[in-house]
This record gives sequence, C-alpha cells and structure tokens, in this order.
Amino acid sequence: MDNSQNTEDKILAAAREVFHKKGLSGARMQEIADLAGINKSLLHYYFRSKDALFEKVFTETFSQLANKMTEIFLSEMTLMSKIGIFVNFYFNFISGHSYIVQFVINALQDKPERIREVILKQNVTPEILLETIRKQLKEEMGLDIDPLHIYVNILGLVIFPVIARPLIQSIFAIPDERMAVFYEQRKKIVPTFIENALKGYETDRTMV
Amino acid sequence: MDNSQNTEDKILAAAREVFHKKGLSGARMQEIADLAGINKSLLHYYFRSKDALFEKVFTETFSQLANKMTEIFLSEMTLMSKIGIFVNFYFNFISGHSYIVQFVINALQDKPERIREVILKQNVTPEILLETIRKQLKEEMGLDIDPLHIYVNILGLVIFPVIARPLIQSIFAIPDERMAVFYEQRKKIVPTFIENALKGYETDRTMV
DNA sequence: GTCTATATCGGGATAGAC
DNA sequence: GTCTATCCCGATATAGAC
Repeated sequence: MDNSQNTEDKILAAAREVFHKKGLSGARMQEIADLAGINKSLLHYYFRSKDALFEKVFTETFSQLANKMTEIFLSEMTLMSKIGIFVNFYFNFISGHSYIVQFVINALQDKPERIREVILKQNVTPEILLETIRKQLKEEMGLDIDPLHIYVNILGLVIFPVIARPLIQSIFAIPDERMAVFYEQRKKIVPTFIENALKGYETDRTMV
Repeated sequence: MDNSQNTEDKILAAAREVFHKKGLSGARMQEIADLAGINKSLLHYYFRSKDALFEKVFTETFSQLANKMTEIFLSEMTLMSKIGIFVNFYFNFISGHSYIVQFVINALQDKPERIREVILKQNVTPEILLETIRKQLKEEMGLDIDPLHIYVNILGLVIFPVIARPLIQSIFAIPDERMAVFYEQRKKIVPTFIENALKGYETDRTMV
C-alpha cells in the first residue's frame, strides 16, 4: 500500500478489495487492516463498525458501476455503435475488476434495501436510459420492442460469462489462456449476435 | 418440518435452504438446527462439521442443476425446440428455487476446486453436450459456430435476469407483479431473440 | 491519530448424561 | 440418537496510553 495516501483512503482501498472478493460475512476486519498496513482498531476509529464500512464500499462501488453502465447508452451515437462500445469497454473493465458485479448482486440479494439510499442521490436515470433506447430502436431500426428486455439481454450476454467464469471453466475444462481468448472473441460475437437478433425483428414482426 | 422424515433428511432440507440463501460464511449452524427442529449438536453428530455439511449440500445442488441443464440438450429434438423448452422449463424451475444458481456460482467463486470431485462422478458430459449442439447448428441451420458461445449466450439470457433480479427491480423501480410479467414475457422473447440471431448468420456469414 | 491491551460475544465444536 | 452443558477460538468492538 502506498504510504503517500492518507489512512482513510488506504483503509477504503483495502476494504474495497476484501469486501469485493469475500462479501460482508466472509470478510475479516483483520484482513482489511493487514492489507491497508494499519492497526485493526483504526478501522473503527475511521468508520465506527464493519457494517458502516461495508455500506460505504457498497455505495461507492454501486455508483461507479451504475455510471459506467449508463454513460455509454446516454451518449450521442447509433444504438449499434453504443452496443459495440459497451461490450468492448465492459469486457476490458471487468477483467481488471472481476468481482465487483457479483459483489453488487450479492449485496442486493442479501439486503435489497441497500439500493434505496444510493439510487436517489445518484445521476443514474433509469427512465431516461430506457426511453433513449426505445427511441433509437424505433427510429434507427423501426422496432417497437420493450427496451428493458433488450437492455437486460445485453447485460446478460456480457455479465453472465464473467460472473460464471469458474463454473464455465471447470465444467468445460478450459485453461486460462483459452478463457482469455474466449472473452476476446465475445467482444465481436456479442454485438453481432445482438445485431442479428434485432435485424430479425425487422423482417419477421411478431413481437411484444 | 415434517416429522415423518428421518433426522438426516430434515437436516439436509434445512441446510439446503439456509446455505442456498446465505452461503457458507453467512449461514449459522443454529439457524439450520432451528429450521430442522432439532438440536444443534446433532448437526455435528450427522455431518461432523459445518464445512462437511456445506460440501454435501453443494454436491447435491450442483448435480441437480447440472443435470437439469444438460438433459434437455441431449434429448432428441431440433435445436430450436430444445431452446424453447429449456427457456420455458428454466424460468419455471427457477421461480421456485431462485437462489440456487447464485449459490453455485458463489460457491465456485469462493473455491473453484469444489467442482473437481463432483464433476467426475457425474453423468454431466460437457464435451458431448457441446458436440451435440455443434452438430445441430451445422446440420439444421448450416452454421459453423463455436457451440460454447451459443450455449453461454442462452444461459446468460436466462440466468442473468434471475440472479440480478433485486438489481433490476430496484434500479427500474419494478413492482413484484410487473416483474412476474417480465419473466413470463421472457419465455417467448428469449427463444425468439436467439432464433433471430442464429438466422442472421445464415444470410450474413462473417463468423468465428 | 495510532498503537496495545482487553472486553465481550457469537458460533463451531466436543463431552457426557440419558 | 438426542439432549444439556461447556469449551474455546476468532472476530468485532472499546478503553486507554502514547
């Protein structure tokens, strides 16, 4: 840990790492203190309790993730460009932060109320996001489709392979090197898959 | 808890429920004992330790899930029929067991070796599964596509919306009733989405 | 602000009576 | 096989010196 940082930041950096990997109940205050290179009791001096520290980390992480997920879709581009950039960006981002999506999902599974406090003071505007996608589906591709389903499809195609990595890798006995290739391939495959699917609606119109 | 069951089964049923929801570190032996309606020390009498009990539950659950995932794809049907049935079946199954996929993913994230012991003595045959899908893609749709990507796509479109339910529901402020509708819709939307995507490859052939 | 020492408690595990 | 009582450690949290 860098000594130039102040103690509070060192604690937060360490707490992030440990909580992201092990969750609330799996994390140990001692481990966080060791990783931060400080004394255990300082954790309480700065953040009062384990729970308080966890909520701090969760809020931070969720905001970061939510912003990353929306900013691309709110920019000025065609929908297909957005999808291409999002998928690409996301696989890159995730490879350096492989635990954080699952961390957020688990934290919310454990206690859904956590999101309430965060969502309000956030520049996450879900309605605008969906409305933007709906408009682009209509104007650029002539499709009247529920944008939520499309958005969830995109997320599923990107996020699932990342959080299920150990599952996929063990079941199909894929070595690390081939797994890296697999993710690299998905940067092209996923946008193509989505584009094909959406184009399919244009010819065959039997949709919700 | 039903008193007609023997103690071992009562414990296993309770352990399943608690571990599925809270994971290894989040679960309490006392909670399992209470739910089973028996004394805490009996847990150790029957299963020696918390870890041993957890591994037992994990093995059981993983096998069940793996079998459910493969049996449909190894049956005798067209690929598109399989996909339709799989998606339908899966959303139904999951609604009654909403925690188990995430339980498995978390357990493997936490300790990937867990799978080794299980996978061997299993009638899960991943190579055969992929080979079957590859053959059907080729013969029924004329596609030379890596079947792993397609399989992962299917799983992602089905599993992600289920495990990310609290995330999706809170972000987009979706009430429970509308969420039930959302899953109901996906039974049709997902197979259509996949079919469209695959058909897209037939005309535009620029694939890995 | 940072440390050492300690309080306190919860939870996994075991001993032993019945 | 099932229970009560208890051990014992690990982990959160606090007191208090520096």
